Amino acid sequence: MESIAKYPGSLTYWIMADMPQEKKQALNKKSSHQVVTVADLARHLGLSAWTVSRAINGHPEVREPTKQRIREAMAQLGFRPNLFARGLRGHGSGLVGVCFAGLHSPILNTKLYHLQEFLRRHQLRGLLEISLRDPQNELRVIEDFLGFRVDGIVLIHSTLPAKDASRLLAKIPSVSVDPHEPHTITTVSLDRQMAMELLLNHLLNLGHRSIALLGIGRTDAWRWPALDSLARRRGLDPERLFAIVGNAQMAERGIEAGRGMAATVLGMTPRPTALLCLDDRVAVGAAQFIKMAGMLIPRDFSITGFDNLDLARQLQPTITTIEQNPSALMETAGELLLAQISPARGRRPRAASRMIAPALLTGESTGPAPGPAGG
Amino acid sequence: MESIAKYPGSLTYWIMADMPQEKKQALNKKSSHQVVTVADLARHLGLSAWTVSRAINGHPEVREPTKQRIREAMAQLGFRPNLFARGLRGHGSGLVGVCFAGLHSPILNTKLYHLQEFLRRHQLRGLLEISLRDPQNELRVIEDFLGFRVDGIVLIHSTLPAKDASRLLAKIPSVSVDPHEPHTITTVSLDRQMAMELLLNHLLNLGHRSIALLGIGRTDAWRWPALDSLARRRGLDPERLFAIVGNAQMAERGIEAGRGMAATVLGMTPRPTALLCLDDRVAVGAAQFIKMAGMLIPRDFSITGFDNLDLARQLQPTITTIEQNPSALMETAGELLLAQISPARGRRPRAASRMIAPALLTGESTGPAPGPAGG
DNA sequence: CTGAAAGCGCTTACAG
DNA sequence: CTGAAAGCGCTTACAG
Repeated sequence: MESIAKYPGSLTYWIMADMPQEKKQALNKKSSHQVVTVADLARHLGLSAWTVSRAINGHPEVREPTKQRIREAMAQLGFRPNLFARGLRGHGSGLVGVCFAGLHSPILNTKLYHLQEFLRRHQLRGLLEISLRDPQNELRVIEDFLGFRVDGIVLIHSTLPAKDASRLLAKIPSVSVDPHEPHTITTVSLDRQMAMELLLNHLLNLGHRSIALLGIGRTDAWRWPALDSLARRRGLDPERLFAIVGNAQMAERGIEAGRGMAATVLGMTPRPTALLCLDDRVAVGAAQFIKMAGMLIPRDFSITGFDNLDLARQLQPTITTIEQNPSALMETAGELLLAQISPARGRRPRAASRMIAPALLTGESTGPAPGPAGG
Repeated sequence: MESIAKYPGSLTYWIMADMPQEKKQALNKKSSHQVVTVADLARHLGLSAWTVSRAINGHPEVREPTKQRIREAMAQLGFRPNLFARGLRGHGSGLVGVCFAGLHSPILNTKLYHLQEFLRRHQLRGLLEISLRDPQNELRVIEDFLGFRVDGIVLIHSTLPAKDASRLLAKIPSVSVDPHEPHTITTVSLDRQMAMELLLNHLLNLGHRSIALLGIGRTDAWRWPALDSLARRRGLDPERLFAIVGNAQMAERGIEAGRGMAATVLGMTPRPTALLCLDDRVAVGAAQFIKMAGMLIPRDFSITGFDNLDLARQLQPTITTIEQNPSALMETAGELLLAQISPARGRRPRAASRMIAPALLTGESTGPAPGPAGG
């Protein structure tokens, strides 16, 4: 285990390690007039530490005037109780470790925001760390969280293998939000299958019978199975209905990738009438290329995205897309975490798996299929 | 002060408060076989707590084979030292409080990422909190940080008044990155004046003599003074050179606002030949409107943005913009923080103010002014 | 409300 | 390396 290598102590430690002995003592000793502990403050006010502690924590045994005096002295002296000492007493740290992949994706930002709001409402603080999409990093972050005796852990877009997640998080309240691979700990995720069905049904209902998939291939873990199965259920042959264009790796390039893939689609015969794109950025790029080529959306092509970025709503045409409902997602994650931190009947609930329903947001980019369906 | 109201104790606290006495004790008591402290681990291994502690912290007094044994036992038993107890011993917590406004702005994400990378390289952990652009919230977050005895604090895009920042942060290593109003604590900020000069000089050198300012007005705290002063230095009358269109509040709407303001510009006589936009989103919207109106960029209009979002590089035309150099910004902030945490000569350096030079990124959206300059 | 004491889990000076 | 002890700054049961 790398725990040891990873605990070189804080900077301050190493600095003080090199100091002469007197200096250390000078630093450690507080000047006689400084108020740095609850006891100091009690002495300063002629009260006992008990009273100060109870007052700070809002207990009813201390009368309001006394509380007021203590409050004022705290403000005036700039005294704040040491939260480490409080945490040590076994109250729970009041911290929730939040590990997220990184900040590239705007949707992740929104999720993080809703979670922070939830935690704040429940008197918890988020200790945020970035995993950089690297499972190794994520392990390290979780080790840190455990060292801080956090009350709970939330993983967002975790890339950790399910067994590592289970092993590390079995004993601590934890929720995994939209993990890369299915986790066996409590999980909240967008109902991705439903999302794909919303998009495909929308296009099928508009009469499209030849649909290019931009950045979505047969190896896609959930998009392809969902599309394939829905097509069959509606009595259509996936091989004829779909034309696979590009792949997920190409699609990483975003808008530019969308332009390139749209160019490919324009060269196809028979030409698809709809473009079902990996995400909004690809959709925006595709729409841009098609407009530049002098064609009209949705007259000549219908286009769908995924994620409901600002981008998708603001450019013209606005893109038909999937709204992830990040607020419901993170509220649910918060509730599930809380249920573990403070179990209703004293017993921690079993690992749950919750799906959040997405919504279809229709924009200007989709319309009836032109003429007879191709194929 | 609201410290008192704000310390209701953690959830665990309230839960336990309602429990019968025996239950509390059961929860608090560790089973005889569990290893939860350094002493437990020492006993389990037949070593002393001293040895385990020194081994965990990588001190040289413990021999490698013993360290190895301890490492393995830690991994096997899942033991992790309680970081609260460590923090309490006065080593410094190893934490740096990072308060940022929110996650709306992509540039903020990038800054945060670079800071986290810096902290990680220096064995520090970031305790992240969101202020939601609310000074009141920011105060609360800083109080929290101080309670955790963080080794330092970084404010990003702080909306705190300078005097509050000074009062709260005078005694603790701290850096303010791109604060809204100038701070008197150590500050790192983008050289905004230079940024405006780069943009304006670029347009002037291309022959533009009638420039619409989209979302930038006379009340803009730094953009307007920079533009005004540079115009005068180049012997031009700001009143004739600039046409103010819209305001910062309108520009909040982003791309859509850009479209609206561009529409206004098209109706002006004499018509400006360049659009200097508040940010990239406004620029993208303006470019889109102008293309839709059947005009060409940069033949008929030159357009500049600000921020170098992916957006600006990916849509067509690519937008001439300002690259903020977030990496240099945050590395500098990190270095300045470190210099305070571990002062070279034992004395904390005085508050510094550092400017980071931006760079002009020329895209396809700017070119020579058409015909004789308007005005 | 007071006051003295114990304990949370570490680190560290001290004597060996 | 051991072992016993002190101390970091809180909270809390206890006797008054």
